[in-house]
Amino acid sequence: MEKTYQPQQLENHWYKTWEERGYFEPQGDGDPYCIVIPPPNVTGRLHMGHGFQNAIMDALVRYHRMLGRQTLWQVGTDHAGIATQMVVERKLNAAGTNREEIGREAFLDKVWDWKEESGGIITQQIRRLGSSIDWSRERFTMDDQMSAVVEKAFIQLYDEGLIYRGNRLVNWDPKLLTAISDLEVVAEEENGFMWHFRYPIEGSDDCVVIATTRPETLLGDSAIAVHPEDERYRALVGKMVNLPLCDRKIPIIADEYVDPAFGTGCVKITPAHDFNDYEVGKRHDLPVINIFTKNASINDEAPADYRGLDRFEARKKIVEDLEALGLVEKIEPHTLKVPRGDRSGAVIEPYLTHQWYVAIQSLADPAIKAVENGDIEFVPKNWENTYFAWMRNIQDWCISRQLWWGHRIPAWYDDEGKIYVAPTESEARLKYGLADDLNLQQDPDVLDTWFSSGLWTFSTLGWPDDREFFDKFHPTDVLVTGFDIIFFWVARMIMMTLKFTGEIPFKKVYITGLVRDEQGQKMSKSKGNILDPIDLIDGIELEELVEKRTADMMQPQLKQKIDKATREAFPDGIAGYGTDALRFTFYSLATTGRDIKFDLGRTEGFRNFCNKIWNAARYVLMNTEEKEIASSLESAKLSVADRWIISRFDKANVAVQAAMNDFRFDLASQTLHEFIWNEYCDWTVELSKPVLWDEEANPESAKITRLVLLSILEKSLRLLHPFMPFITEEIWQKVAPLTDQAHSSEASIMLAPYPELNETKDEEAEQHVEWIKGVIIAIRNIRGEMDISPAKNINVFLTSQSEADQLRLESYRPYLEKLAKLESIHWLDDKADAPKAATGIYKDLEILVPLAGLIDVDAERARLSKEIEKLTTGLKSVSGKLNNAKFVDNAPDAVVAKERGKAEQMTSTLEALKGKLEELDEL
RNA sequence: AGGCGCGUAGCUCAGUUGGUUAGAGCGCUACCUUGACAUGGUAGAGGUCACCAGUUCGAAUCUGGUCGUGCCUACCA
Repeated sequence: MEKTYQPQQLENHWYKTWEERGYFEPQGDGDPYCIVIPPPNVTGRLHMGHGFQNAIMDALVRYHRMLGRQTLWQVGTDHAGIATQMVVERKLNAAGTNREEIGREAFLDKVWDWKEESGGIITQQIRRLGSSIDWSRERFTMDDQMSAVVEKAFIQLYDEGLIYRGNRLVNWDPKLLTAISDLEVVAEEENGFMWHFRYPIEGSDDCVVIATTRPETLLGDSAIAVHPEDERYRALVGKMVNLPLCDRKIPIIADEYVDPAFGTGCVKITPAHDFNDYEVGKRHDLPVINIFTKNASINDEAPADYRGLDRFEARKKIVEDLEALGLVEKIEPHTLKVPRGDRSGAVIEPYLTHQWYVAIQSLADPAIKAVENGDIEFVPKNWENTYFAWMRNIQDWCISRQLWWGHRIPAWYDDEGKIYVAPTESEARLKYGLADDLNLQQDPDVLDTWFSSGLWTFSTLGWPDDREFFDKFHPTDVLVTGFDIIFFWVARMIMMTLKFTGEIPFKKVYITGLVRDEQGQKMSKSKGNILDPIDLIDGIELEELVEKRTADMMQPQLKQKIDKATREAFPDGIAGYGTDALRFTFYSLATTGRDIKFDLGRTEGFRNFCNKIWNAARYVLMNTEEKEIASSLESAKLSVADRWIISRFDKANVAVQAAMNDFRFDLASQTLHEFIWNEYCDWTVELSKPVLWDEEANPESAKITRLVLLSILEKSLRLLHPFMPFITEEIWQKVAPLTDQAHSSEASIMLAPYPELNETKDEEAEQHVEWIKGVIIAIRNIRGEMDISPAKNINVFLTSQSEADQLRLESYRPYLEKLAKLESIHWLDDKADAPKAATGIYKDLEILVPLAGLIDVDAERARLSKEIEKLTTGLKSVSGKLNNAKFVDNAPDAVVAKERGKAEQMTSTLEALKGKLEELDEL
């Protein structure tokens, strides 16, 4: 074995081996266990969220596989309609053409080409994470079989009247020229203005003053509204105003919607361009005047002067023109929330169009019940509130998109606009009994990507026709995803799956936090603070990292800032830490909070942990290969150290499995880290050295200690494997054949069973080893504090009233001598014979390190005083409790007894220390 | 405006149903290359658990409030 752990050399090897040998496919005949992956964008790239979620899913999948469950991790990608179409359009633009020019069919060919070209990247990246995914079942939302399910779902919902075509305001992206759902709109605060305009009242010299943030919509105003109770304007209701610039009269109306306290208390109403105004318009039967084209330029409904202007140019001109007419009252700076498309960044317009909708209420009701009655459980549970809040106030779902890339809507129109819904044109004719010569045109639009994602769990498992996997693995066990798509995806999956299969899609939803950068900022390309999980695995040079973060940016002006910040955060680039260390970082950060500040320091720490395991394995192999090893763990021959680590392992195992059942990956990883490093590597390995290095003294002990070292290492590897798949496999392959475990014949650790739980505890061994540790630590403390060179072998005396202590000294002398680096250690029968010494106390035992030239009396005095001070503080708090009658009366007996014990121990230790201090003073 | 989180060591975070002298990792200080590992070892320093009040024999933990901070939802024309 290499002297240090080199992850790069073995990760690819093992992943390839596992995949080639089919180990990721469901094995055996245990109870099925299934996770479906949240489908990543087929042309996308891996980000930290994927890394995090994959780490969690793989731990669950490997754990349950080792528990003997028949385990399937179902994988696939989605077509990411808008995102993918945008990328291909940008490429076309760069080549001097566009999609309109080349036409729909040629464009789709280009998208498929792009999918072929870049589609494998993310799945290759996921492999680097070690995810034990059954790649033989990989799906894509645009596959024939998946598309057939989408079509079936649409047609069924339509036939049941749950999909309808509506003409209403939608969120319109004037850059992408498509409707988007309200979830795809992000409203951020931006600096703008509040314009106050005067509208002249007809038949009067007076004006009403309205306030607006969008002057250009004046062209579409249908009314002025005031609050019915507003005394200031009550007299004006029913009058008309002359709409400036438009040669149009509009009424002043009264409506509760108006907030008299805001602005001037008068609101212009533009039903075609504002969601609230649209509702007001409906109540008052106002005309809906659309003044925009699809790309948000002024259309022909507006006065000639403004036609053809872009909305922002029109805004400018309208303000200028009103200024010229003296109708501008004032202009104030104003921060407002501007709705932008999450993909395009364009300001979204409420826009009146025909779109397809899903009538959602009848789907939502059972989906709410499924969570209410506990069929589906969110982890952590509070996310259920978020889910309920949205579901109980749910709006019909606009599912059509004016894109070309996606599932085309299976609907045809005749020349009169009558709708026929069927999989193909000919089936439509058959279904609706239409004449062959009736002209039919298919709807040009496609479905929202989330419509197909909503069918994900059951469509990927073969529903409805190929039901073998569906019947076995559905409902799936756990969905692992981020809270940002609870509405987008989780809720819709629950609704759609219940509707079509009558089953829930999953029993549990584990909601992860969002991975943020070291400042707590959300990672995003535009902020330039993204980390690529692959770079953390392989490492990356600073220059390359800067280059990567500043390449093809949407906002090139930020380039310098990002450049600088990157150089500050990673002055030496990023070292490669390997997949296992990265994964372990994710587990350790997977706490119940919702923000995960990614800390590279922890990744480095876990890389070191890998190295620690690696070297412990080297130690064990060096001391066991070609050496005599006991054939079984006969308890009679086990040393106290052997028994101790066996007991500690069982305890760690119980804790890890309990944490897994609670989805507490942080606790699982912490337990593993502590057990392997502090108990196995620090103590067990060290305690084995006196035995193995002095083999002649007791060859039988050496043989069994070797077996214990091997067997605990082997079991620890299995315990750790779901979290660190690569290093555990590499080492296990070498270690398992040397043990007597029955499963050592398994070809891979990932197919070996998880260690069996054993709740019993070897109290006696634990007490004895605690004693050994206590004595060693006391001596080390004196060495450290007294500045005694570690190279110096020292003499130590032990003394106490307890015969047990004396017996222990005789039994464990070699441990003490080796681990505390002693020249000699003797029992003092009579305290009076004690030499002048530095003193440590373990329970009733005094540990004496003679002064004899080694120790500075003043230093010892200071050390004792510090100990005394510490103990005095502790004792004060404990005796405070015991002196309080109410505590003694009210607290449970066990608690009181515990405090009493503590107080006694502390008092006697304190007395001993004080005595020692006095002895020093007598010198 | 409503809802949900969070506030514990310089930093990133644990702390189960209230009962330790409040923990881990990283960082820091001192010493050490000893036959698995310097990606290491040993020892050590470092916290009025945001603040205030309450419940209790006992609060980091429960309740109410204050402050700070982050996110989500709905919105102010």
